[in-house]
Order: sequence, then C-alpha cells, then structure tokens
Amino acid sequence: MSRRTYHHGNLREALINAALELIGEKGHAGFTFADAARLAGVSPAAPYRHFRDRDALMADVARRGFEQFEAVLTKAWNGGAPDPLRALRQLGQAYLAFARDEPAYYASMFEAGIPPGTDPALLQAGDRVFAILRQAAEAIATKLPEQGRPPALMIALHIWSLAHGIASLFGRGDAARRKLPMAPDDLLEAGVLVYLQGLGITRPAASG
Amino acid sequence: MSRRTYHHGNLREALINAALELIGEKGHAGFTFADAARLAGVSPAAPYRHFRDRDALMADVARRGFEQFEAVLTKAWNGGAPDPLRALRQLGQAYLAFARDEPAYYASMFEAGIPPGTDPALLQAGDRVFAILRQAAEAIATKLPEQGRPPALMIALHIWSLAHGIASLFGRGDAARRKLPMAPDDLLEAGVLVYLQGLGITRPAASG
DNA sequence: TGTACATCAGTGAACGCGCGTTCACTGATGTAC
DNA sequence: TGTACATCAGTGAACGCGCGTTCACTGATGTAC
Repeated sequence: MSRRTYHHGNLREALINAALELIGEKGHAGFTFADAARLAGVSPAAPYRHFRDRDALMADVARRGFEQFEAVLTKAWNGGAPDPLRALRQLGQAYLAFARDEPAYYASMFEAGIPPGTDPALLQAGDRVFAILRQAAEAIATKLPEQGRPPALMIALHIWSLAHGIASLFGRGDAARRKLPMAPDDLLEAGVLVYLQGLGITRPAASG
Repeated sequence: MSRRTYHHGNLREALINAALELIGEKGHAGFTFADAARLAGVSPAAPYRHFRDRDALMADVARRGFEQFEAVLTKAWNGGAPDPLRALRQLGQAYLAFARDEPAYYASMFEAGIPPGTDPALLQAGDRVFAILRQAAEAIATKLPEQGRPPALMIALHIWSLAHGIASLFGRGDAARRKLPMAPDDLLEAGVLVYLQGLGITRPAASG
C-alpha cells in the first residue's frame, strides 16, 4: 500500500478495507481507529475527514457487508429459476459461503453489537437482504395448499434463523468456529428439506 | 459493594459479576480488566491474584455461562417428562429465556470470539450443554419409523441452530435485538413443529 | 490459650504505551476569468 | 493557455487519558507448638 501522491485518492475505501483486514485478524473488537489509519498508510488524524469516529466506520463496514450480501444472495436466488426449490438451495449455499469467506463482514453485520436502528442506511441495507429471503419464502408458499398455509414471513424467518444459526455456530471462517461432523452446507440443506416436507412440499428427486 | 475487611472474601466471584454487569451495559468488547476491578471495589492489581489476564476472566465467564445454561436446560427438559414433545417445548422456551434474561452470559458464550478450544473446562462445559440437546433429539428420534430416520445428532444440530439463530437475531435482551412481529418463543415453537412434522411426527393436540 | 511465624490476598504508586482527538499547517486539486 | 484563488484532504506534533502490568509492601488469616 504505497502512496505517491499527497492526497490518498480513495482513503475512505482504504479505511474500510483496513478495517476488514483487522477485523478478520483480531475480531471486531480488536481494531482501533488508529490501527486502520496506520494500515492505510496515513496519519492518525486523516480518518476524521471521512468518519466521525470508530463507530461510524464500523457502521459503514456493516452497511457495505449487507450490500455485498444482498448482491450475492440476489444472484444465487436468480429470480427463483430454474424452480423455487433449486433456487432456494442455491440461496442457502450462497448464504453459508458468504459467512465462511467473509467472516469480517459477517461479524460486523451480526455480532458487532451495532444497534440496527443507529443508521437509516444500515437498517435499509439489512432490510433489503431480508427482502430476498422473504421473496424466496413467498415463492415457496405459493406451492402450498392455501388453507393452513403459514405466512410467508414466518417461513422466511425460520429459514433465515436456521441459516444464521448454522453460519454463526459452525460455518464461520474464523477461530470461533465449532467443529462439526459434516459440511455446514449439508446440515442446512438437510434441515431445510425436512422443514419443507413439514410444510407439505414433497422432496424433489435428488440431482446435481 | 462496600467492604469491611482488608481481604475481599470472594473477589473471584465479584470480578465475574462485575464483568457480567459491564458486558451487559457495554457489550463484550466494552469492558476492561481495570473496570472490573473498580466495580468490585478493589485496586487494579488485585485481579491478577485470580486471573492471568482479561481473556482468562472472559473465558471463565463463558464457562460459567455454559454451566448455568446447562442447569436451566436440564431442568426444562426434565428427563423428557411428561413426554418428549412437551419437554422439547419447555427446552426451547428455556433456551430463549436464557438468551433474553442473560444477554451478557449469552454473548460471552457465543459472540465474544473465544475459540472454544482454548480452555478444556470451557470446551467441556459447552459439550455438556450440547449433550442435553442431543439427548432430547434421541428421545424424539425413537418415535420415528426406523428406516429413513435421520441421525439424532443431526436433529440436535438442526434444533440447536434454529434456536440459536432466533436467539441471536431476535431474542436477545440487549440493544442489538432486531424487531420481530411475533414473540421469539412462538417463532421457535412453530418452526420446530413444522420440522418435526417433516420428520413424520404428527402434531400433538394443542394444550397448555 | 497464647505466641511466632508462614502464607495469602490485598494495596498503592509507578511506568510505558497507544489511543482518541485537536490544531494550525500545507500540498494538491479544481475553477473563475 | 495562464494566473489567482478557494477548497479539499492530508500532515505531524501535541495533549490528556486510562489501560495493563510490575513491584515492594502490608494487613489479615491460618497453623504449629
């Protein structure tokens, strides 16, 4: 990270990347504003031009995490193609892949203790992620007999909770991961299949 | 917390309580060794008689958390009485109640980023908690037709993940809780019922 | 029951360190004419 | 195309603060005889 010009060019980005790297190394508690400045190759006063304080930087990291998560999940869901069940499976895999590959983002989004209501933009970014899960649940719900069908919202919450539980207990890419005698993907997929069967959706023929 | 004697009497306990109080207030990142000493009414050097450093104190808090969690869950499961399904429901409620009422413990156990392998006693305490869930899953599994029955271990992991997901997203007793249009208890119970139905266990008559 | 002594669990002063934050400043960039 | 000027995004020195940690110490407790 060498610098030729007096002006950094894109310090805001660089600080966010520095934060991610430090969070990845030492956990979300283990990075300081000064650390981030140092890693970005800049004086300790410089970050104040871009963020009010450390918390503001953290909130921005979390916001970006949600945005990237949204992009990844949207792509995986793929508008429900080729069919909702396959798309849901893709969605689940993408969820866990993100938690595994981006533990710094995932931790900042869900474990840094940032009250979601702090920043409207943060709240909105989080809501957009949930909207994808909700959309998937809607698509699944329409396949159920109308009477006795649980609300799609609840289905979405169940699936999210299961995925998040698995990700945060067993699927993280950092040191706090718990050992598991199977792949997190398989655990999630099996759980969702049982759950869907409970809703009355018959298991599709195994494939790919 | 006034003190009459020169010797504190039970500083170890007092430090753990202080840590819990501080974690509850400011999150698991927001307490220091010195803070804990101050709150316990003792000089900053005193804690060193009882804990190697801050991390050792944190690990001990987490260990105690697991122990208390174990006690609470054991009582709720009640040996599977009066029947496994009702006992499981009690277990789920106790799980969420603990996360809600003891957010400081819960956070130290699952979100403080303490690698579970650090301390053998910590690992063991965590394993004992899981053993209860596993035992419950065994009891449920025996009610299933033998062929095609998924391993009890997997059932236990599904239920744990769902409960943990709900607890950590919606059920915590601190500021990072997300809003939910229903009670976390109800969300968990509904999810478990659908899941059990997917396993082939028919919904018991509503009661209590 | 009393005394001497060892051990234990605390004190309080001291230290080095790095963090957060501020300030007047300055080099670089953009723009008006 | 060149010049003057405003604005922006950084510097670097300085500060107060509280943390972690150490040290020789001391008051309290337990025990041997």
